[in-house]
Amino acid sequence: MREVATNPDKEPASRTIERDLRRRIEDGDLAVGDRLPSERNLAEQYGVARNTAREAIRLLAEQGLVTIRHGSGVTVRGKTRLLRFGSERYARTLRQETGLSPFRAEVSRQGREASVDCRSITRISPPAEIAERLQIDPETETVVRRENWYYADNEPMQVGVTFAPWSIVEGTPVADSAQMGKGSLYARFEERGHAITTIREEVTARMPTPDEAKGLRIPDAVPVLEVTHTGIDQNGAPFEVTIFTMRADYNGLDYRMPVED
Amino acid sequence: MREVATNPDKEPASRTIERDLRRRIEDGDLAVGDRLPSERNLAEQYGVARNTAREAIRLLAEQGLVTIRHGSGVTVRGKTRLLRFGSERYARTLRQETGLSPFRAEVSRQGREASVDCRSITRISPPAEIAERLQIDPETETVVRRENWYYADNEPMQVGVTFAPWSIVEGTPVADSAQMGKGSLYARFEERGHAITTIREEVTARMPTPDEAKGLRIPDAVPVLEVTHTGIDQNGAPFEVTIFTMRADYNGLDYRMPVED
DNA sequence: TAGTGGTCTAGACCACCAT
DNA sequence: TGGTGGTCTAGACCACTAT
Repeated sequence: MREVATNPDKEPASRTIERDLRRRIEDGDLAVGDRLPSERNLAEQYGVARNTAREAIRLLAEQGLVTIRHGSGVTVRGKTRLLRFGSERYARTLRQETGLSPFRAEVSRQGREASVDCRSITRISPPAEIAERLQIDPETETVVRRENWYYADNEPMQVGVTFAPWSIVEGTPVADSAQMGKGSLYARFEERGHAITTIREEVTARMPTPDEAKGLRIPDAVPVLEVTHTGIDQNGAPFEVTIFTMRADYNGLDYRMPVED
Repeated sequence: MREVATNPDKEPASRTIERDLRRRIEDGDLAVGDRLPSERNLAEQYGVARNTAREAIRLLAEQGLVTIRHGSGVTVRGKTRLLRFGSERYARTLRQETGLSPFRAEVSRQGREASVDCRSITRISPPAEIAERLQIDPETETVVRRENWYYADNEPMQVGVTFAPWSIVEGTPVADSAQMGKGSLYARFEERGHAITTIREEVTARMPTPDEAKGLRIPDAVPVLEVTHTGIDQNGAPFEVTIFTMRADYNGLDYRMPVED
């Protein structure tokens, strides 16, 4: 074919197809979980090359509206309820009363099953950004690095990497036991004289790295929230830093705090 | 050409080209701002079709490593310093001492020039999510809707849409003046008996809609932070909700708060 | 106007998934 | 095995940007 067919003047054919499909999704004509027409089918319907139909679907995927699965088609992606995390997740009463870690509490509140997996515990020299937040000398002091993975219904939700000065955690389960829920982590710190009194959370968002996308099984067009959490004790001294990486479509933050004068 | 050329066995040619280019970027061979070879040039170098080289560049853009500009090429994207916003932005002392709104203060701290543009002020029935947070009846009460755009060096950074009950703002500049910085907004509320005492901020992230990407001039592969901010007065009553949409590569949040028992 | 990216064609073969 | 998406070719014309 030579002529531009249905859009002699302006809009690219791929955008027309994209718009048509998006409209069908928004109108509910294509419901969550429904299969879109195949690329070859769309190409025939619109009288375009397969690559053109393919481009339309790529645009939808970029907007997070559909999920592409090699070999089995393209389906409408559903909106999901967010897991919400706030400062109360560090409260001692929550720790004591429910016996559940905050992650488990929030997940089971939604009727889903939580699990936490401690992937590794190592002793390392702290990266510069960690040393800075812990106010320690990266040349002379070492830290423990704990990597936890958090799941809801066996789907990975978050990764949390905790750093704490070796001098604080030495000899405690924080430094050598994989059998310790998040909730009890702060109980261990408290036994060593560091009660969590203030938290600082730095939040930003970005696209996942290819490794993160694979590890967390993140679909296209879903960013991650990156939360750098610092635990500060009753003396105003930082004693623990955790970097959380969360799927942004499944996780949200909900903070409530006083405004200082 | 018929054979798969350089990768008879496994890796797609586009991935090879992508990897080569990413390596050159990471090694500094291609520095920030440098132009990548053109699609046609890459195609010739690697002995592939132009579409294949194009796919490699698309993959880099998806990872946020390069900026594509129609007609003028593909350049290496630089890392940018974040503007950081925390709860102190609502402090009365900041308001009184600097005379600057928190946005202006943070931007000028980085040696850049801030500007704020009030795009519209309207009176509407509140959307359900807003009414819920303001604890008002969406059927009988109306709200003012103020849309502010925030710029640094004339580049759009954030959009903030503020909602407040009409009964509170009626007759004040909040409801009818476009000439009012953000800092003074809370002074106006205070004059009406609502001192901001607690804030709630709900944070999530997502890819921008096509409209947002265009309006905020957001490049590919950059998500937005969406912050739903609720201002709560000395009586614990919410009096104002603002929804901020921020480019995540230029903006971050930095909260410090006490842990409740 | 020359060079860039944006879109498109009409095929082809490969990789994956369900039946 | 048949249908799906993944990748690719060797062209073409259009739209945009700089000179």
